[in-house]
Amino acid sequence: MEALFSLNPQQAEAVQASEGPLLILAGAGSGKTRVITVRIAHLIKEKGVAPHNILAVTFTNKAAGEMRDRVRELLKDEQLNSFPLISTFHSLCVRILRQDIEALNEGYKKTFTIYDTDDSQRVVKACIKDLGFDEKQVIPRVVRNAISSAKNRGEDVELFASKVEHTDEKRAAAAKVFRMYEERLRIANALDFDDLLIKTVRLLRKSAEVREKYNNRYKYILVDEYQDTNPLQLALITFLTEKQQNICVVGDDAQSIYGFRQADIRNILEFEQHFPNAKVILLEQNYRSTQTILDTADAIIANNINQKKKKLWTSNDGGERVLYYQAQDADGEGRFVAAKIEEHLRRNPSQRVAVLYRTNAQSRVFEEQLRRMRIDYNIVGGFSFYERQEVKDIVAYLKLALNPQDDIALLRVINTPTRGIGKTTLDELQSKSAALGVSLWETVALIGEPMNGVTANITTRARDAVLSFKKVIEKLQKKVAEVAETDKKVSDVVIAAIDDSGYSLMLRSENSDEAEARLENLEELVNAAVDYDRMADATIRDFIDHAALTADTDSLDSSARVTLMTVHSAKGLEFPIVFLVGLEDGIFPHSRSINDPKELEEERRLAYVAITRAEKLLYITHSMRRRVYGEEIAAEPSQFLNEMPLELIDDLSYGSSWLSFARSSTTRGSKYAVSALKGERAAAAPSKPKNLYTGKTYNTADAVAEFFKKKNIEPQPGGLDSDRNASVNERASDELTPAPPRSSPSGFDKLRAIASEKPKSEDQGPKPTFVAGAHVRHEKYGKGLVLRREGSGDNVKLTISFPGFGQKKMIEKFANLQKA
DNA sequence: AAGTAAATTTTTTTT
DNA sequence: AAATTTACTT
Repeated sequence: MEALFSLNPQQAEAVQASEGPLLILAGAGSGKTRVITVRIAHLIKEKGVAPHNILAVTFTNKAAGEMRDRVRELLKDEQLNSFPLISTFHSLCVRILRQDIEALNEGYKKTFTIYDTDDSQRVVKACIKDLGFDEKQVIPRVVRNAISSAKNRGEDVELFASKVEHTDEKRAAAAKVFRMYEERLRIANALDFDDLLIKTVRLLRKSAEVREKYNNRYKYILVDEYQDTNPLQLALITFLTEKQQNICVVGDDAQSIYGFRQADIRNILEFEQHFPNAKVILLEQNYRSTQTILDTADAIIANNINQKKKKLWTSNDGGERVLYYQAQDADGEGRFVAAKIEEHLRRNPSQRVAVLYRTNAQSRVFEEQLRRMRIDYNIVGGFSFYERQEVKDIVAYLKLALNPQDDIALLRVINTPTRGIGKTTLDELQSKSAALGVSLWETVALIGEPMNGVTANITTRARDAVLSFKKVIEKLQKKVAEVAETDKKVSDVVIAAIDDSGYSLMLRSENSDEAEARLENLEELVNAAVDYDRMADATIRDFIDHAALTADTDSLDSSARVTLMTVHSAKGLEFPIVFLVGLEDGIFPHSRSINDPKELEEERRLAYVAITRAEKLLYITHSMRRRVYGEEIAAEPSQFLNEMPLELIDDLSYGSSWLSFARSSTTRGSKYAVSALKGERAAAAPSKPKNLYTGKTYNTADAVAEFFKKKNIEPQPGGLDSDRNASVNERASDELTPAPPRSSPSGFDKLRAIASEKPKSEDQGPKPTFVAGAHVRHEKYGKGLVLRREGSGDNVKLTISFPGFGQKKMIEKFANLQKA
C-alpha cells in the first residue's frame, strides 16, 4: 500500500500489526493520527476487513471529524459500500442504547432523552429542594459534580451511599439527592452524559446476546487518546473486545489532562495487564516541532515525578528561540498578541496561528484586540451555539415531542412564550406528579379529565392555558410522526416548533436588537436542520442527539487564520505559530490545582500539551496585573516559567521583566526578584488607557425614554432602531422592522398597522376600564393600544402595544392607565 | 404575572 | 465585571 512508504519503521509496524492487542505509545507530534488512519485504510485495503467492522473511538467530535476526513481521503479510490464508524465514546453509546436499551430492563425506552450538564443540574437542584435541604449548604453544582465523579468511577448509588454512610452530613445528603436524582431521571426517561456510558456498560455486562452482537459487529477497535480513558470507558472497551481482542490503543502518558473526568493514567500504564499478549510500539520521533520547542516542553515535564522518562527526538532544525513577553495588564497582553499576529499575517496572509489559554474566560481580551485590528478569528468552545437560551428552548420543544416524559424540557417551555402558567400552577403540577411518581406530562394529561383531583388547586384559566400548551405539543408530535411516514423534512419540524409554539411571534413583537439576534440564531438552527435534510434517513432524533452531544458548532470560518481556544481543546492539533498566554500562578497552573501535587503534575502535562502544539514558533506571555472577579490584582509569574530553559528564550518585553531578573539572579525568578520588580515598575508603568466604549447597550424602556427626552421628540414605531434613524422615520419603520412571521403573516401585519395608528387626543378619568381596541396612555410607555383583555375583577390582564416599545402585558389594577 | 431593582455569585478543563 | 438569582413593585 502506497501510504506505507511514507511511514517510518515503527509507524509501519504499528499499521501492520493488525491482529491482537496493540499499545502505541506515541509522543507529541509523532504522527499518531497518521498511523491510526493509515491503519484503518490498511485493514480495509490489504486485510479485506469490511469497513463497518471497524470502530475508531475518540474523545471529541472535532477529533472524530478530522479522523473521518483523513480516512475518507485515504479510501477515496475504493469502491466501498460501508464506512468505518468513527465516533466519540458518547455517540457510540447513544447508538448502542437507541437500539438496545430496552434489554436493560431498567424501565428505559428507546425514546430516551439526553440531559446535558445544565439539565442535570436542574434536576439536582429540584431534588435538593424537595428533600428539604438548604441550597446554601448542599450546593447543586457541587452535588452534581460528586454524582458525575462517582458515575465515572463506575460507582452506583448504593456504593456511593455506603461509602459516605459514616462520613459527614453533607455527603450523606448528597447520597440522598443522588438516589432521588436517579429516580427522577428514570421517570423522565432521561440519561445524563455519564449515564450514556454507564447504561451501555451495564447493558453489555448483563446481556450476553447484546455483547455478542456488538463483538461481531466491531471486529477491529481503535481508541485514540487512550491516556484519557476512565474506568467506565475501560469497561466498555473490555466488553466490546471480549471476543476478538483486536484492540489498538494510542496514547501518551505525558498528555493525560482529563483527571477531573476521572481519567486514569493507569489504564495506559497497565494496558499489558488488561490485555495479555499485547504488543507495544513506541513512536518517539517528532515530526512537528523544532528542537527548541521540544527542549522547552521536555524541561517542564521533567519536573513531574510520576512520569515515564522518555525523550522525543527530531531531525528538524533547532529553529527560532521561544519569544517571551511580559505585559503590564491583561489588555497589554492582548495588544501584544494581536500586534504580533498582525505582523505575521502581513508577512504571510495564509499563516495559521493559535492563541492558547488555560480558561475560557481569558478569551475576551484577545477577541477585543483582534477585532480592533480587524483580524478574523475563530473561537473554539466557551459559549456553544446549542447552549443559547433560544436554541435550547426550541430543542426542548422537539425533545418534549419525542419524549413527553422529559420533565426538564417541559418545565423549560411550558410558559415560554408566556401562556399564563405561573409558579402556583407549576407547583401544583409538580407536587401532584411527585405524589403519583409520574412525569409532569402524565399529570398534564390528567388535567383534562374531570374528577381526578389534579385540578383542585388550579384555576380554570390556568387549566385552559395548560391544555392549550398540551395541544401545541401534540401538534408537534404529529409533525414528527410525519417525518417518518411522509417526505416531510427535519427542517420542517424545526420550523414548526419555532412558529407553532408562538416563539417567533414572541421574539418579533419584542422589537429589540437582542430579540433580533435570537431570531438569527434560530435561523441558524433551521440551517443546521436543512443540512440534516440532505442526509439519507435523517431523523429528528439524530438531529436532537447531535445538538446534545456536540459542544461547538463546527461552523468554523475557514478563511480565518487565527484560532482561539483552551489548551484542552487544542490537544491533537498543531499550528505553525502558537501563543501560550496567561502564564501566571493561579491561572496556569490554575489556583484550584496549585496546592495538590497530583493536580499540579496534571497542569504541567497541560503545559506540555500546549507547548508541543507549536511547529515553528512559540510565544509565551504573562501579565503583571489581572482582573479576578472584577478586582484588579497583582499576578505572580507562573512557576512553569522557572522550569523553562532560559537560554532558549528571547525577551520582547519593554524594559526589565521577570525574565531579565531571573537571568541576573542566582536564585532565578525568586519571589524577592519578582516583588522588587513590581515595586520598580509601579511608578514607571504607563497609565491604563481608558475604555470609552462600554460595549453594553441597555434595551430598557427607561433608556429609550431617556433618549427621547434628551432629543425632545416622541418615540416612533420601529422600536429601538429608530434611535439611530430618528431623522429618517420611513426607513426606520419599513426596513428595520423584521419581516412578518411565517406562521401568521397577516396577523402580524395587522398588528403592526394597529400599532402605528395615530392615537386620539387624551382625556383624563379615574380608574377607567379598557376593552380591546381602546387607546390608553401609560406613564412610562406613553400612548398605546389595547390588543387583548383577559380575566376579570382584580385580575384583568391587558395586552397593550406601545409604539416604540412593543407589546406589553400588564395587570389593569396596577398599570395606572389613562384614557388617551 | 411580569418587570425591575437589588443582592449574590462566579472561573477550570469537556462529552 | 458580568451573569444569575432573589426580593420587591406595579
